[in-house]
Amino acid sequence: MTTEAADLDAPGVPGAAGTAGVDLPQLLRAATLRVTRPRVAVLGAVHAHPHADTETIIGAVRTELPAVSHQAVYDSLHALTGAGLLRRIQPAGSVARYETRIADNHHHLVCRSCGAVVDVDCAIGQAPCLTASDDHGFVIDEAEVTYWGTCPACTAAAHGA
Amino acid sequence: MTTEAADLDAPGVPGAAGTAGVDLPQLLRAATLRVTRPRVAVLGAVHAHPHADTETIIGAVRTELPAVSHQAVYDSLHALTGAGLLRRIQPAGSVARYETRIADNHHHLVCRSCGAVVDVDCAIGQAPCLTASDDHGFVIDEAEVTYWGTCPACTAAAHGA
DNA sequence: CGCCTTTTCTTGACTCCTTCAAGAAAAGGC
DNA sequence: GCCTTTTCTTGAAGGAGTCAAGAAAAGGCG
Repeated sequence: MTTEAADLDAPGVPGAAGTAGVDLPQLLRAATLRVTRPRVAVLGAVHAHPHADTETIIGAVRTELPAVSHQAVYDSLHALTGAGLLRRIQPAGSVARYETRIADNHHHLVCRSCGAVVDVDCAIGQAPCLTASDDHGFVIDEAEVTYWGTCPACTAAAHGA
Repeated sequence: MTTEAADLDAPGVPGAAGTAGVDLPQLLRAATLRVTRPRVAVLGAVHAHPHADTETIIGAVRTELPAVSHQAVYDSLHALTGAGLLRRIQPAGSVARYETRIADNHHHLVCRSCGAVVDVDCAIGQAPCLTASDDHGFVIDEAEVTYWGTCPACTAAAHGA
């Protein structure tokens, strides 16, 4: 299996397309996670499709590994999320989505009409958004901001109708 | 049906227990919604159980109206939400929850461990939280802030273990 | 007060996302 | 190269929420 192991490491391999310059196996090793083809493909798919839902990720992974089960994708997403390599977001009324921008305190802008998600940098540095007016005794570790609205395409469509 | 209609209007009636002083039928009429017992009961249940999930609401409603179907509760929740009498929230990983505090720009503090939800007034007035650093062309109508952490009870349980 | 139209509720089935479980396969260390 | 641990495959199940058709109730009007 030496050949296959080499494939997993080699940058620029077909399976790593769309993640130019990012050494995915190294990311996995740095997180003390075993390097498997499903995990590399899942990580690459999320890098290539930010904010994608699980179905989209499964589809992207299967362009590289047609035989991967949906369960392997779910397991990989959980493992990667638990290790901090991915972040899971889930706007109300939506299925789970994943992204690779982590640890930079950015927020999300969601279209009520089509569900599109885009990143927004924190409006006011860091501190204000992360401080609640009254913590009710909770130990707060994150402040998540979701902006709701209508995206340009849906706004145009509504005006046209 | 005069007697029953009177029951719906009468304040202090058994069915209105737990909503002291709030004229629920009047709220419904003000929103141009028909006054039905399931709707009054649902509205009362959410008043009595802030942040309750649908299952809890169904249970509360059935203490007054044992025969109400879950579908009637779902329909009522949708109608009341659409009319602006209720607000639906759904923290990631949780089922839908409903509350009666509306139109006052408050936010939520959610326990990662037990899922408890408490209200938090907007930390910094209104404007800053409602303004994204870059709107990407979206028409933004709401900024929702969710603080994540651990509630006092779960913190104590973790330290004790 | 009673009829009629519109809206809402009941019943029952169904979809979708996600998780559970058991055994086969692969990764990584010695 | 072998062994242990972890991960993947296969197949099924769980639960929140939705859909559809007909019965029932609310509200307006005469």
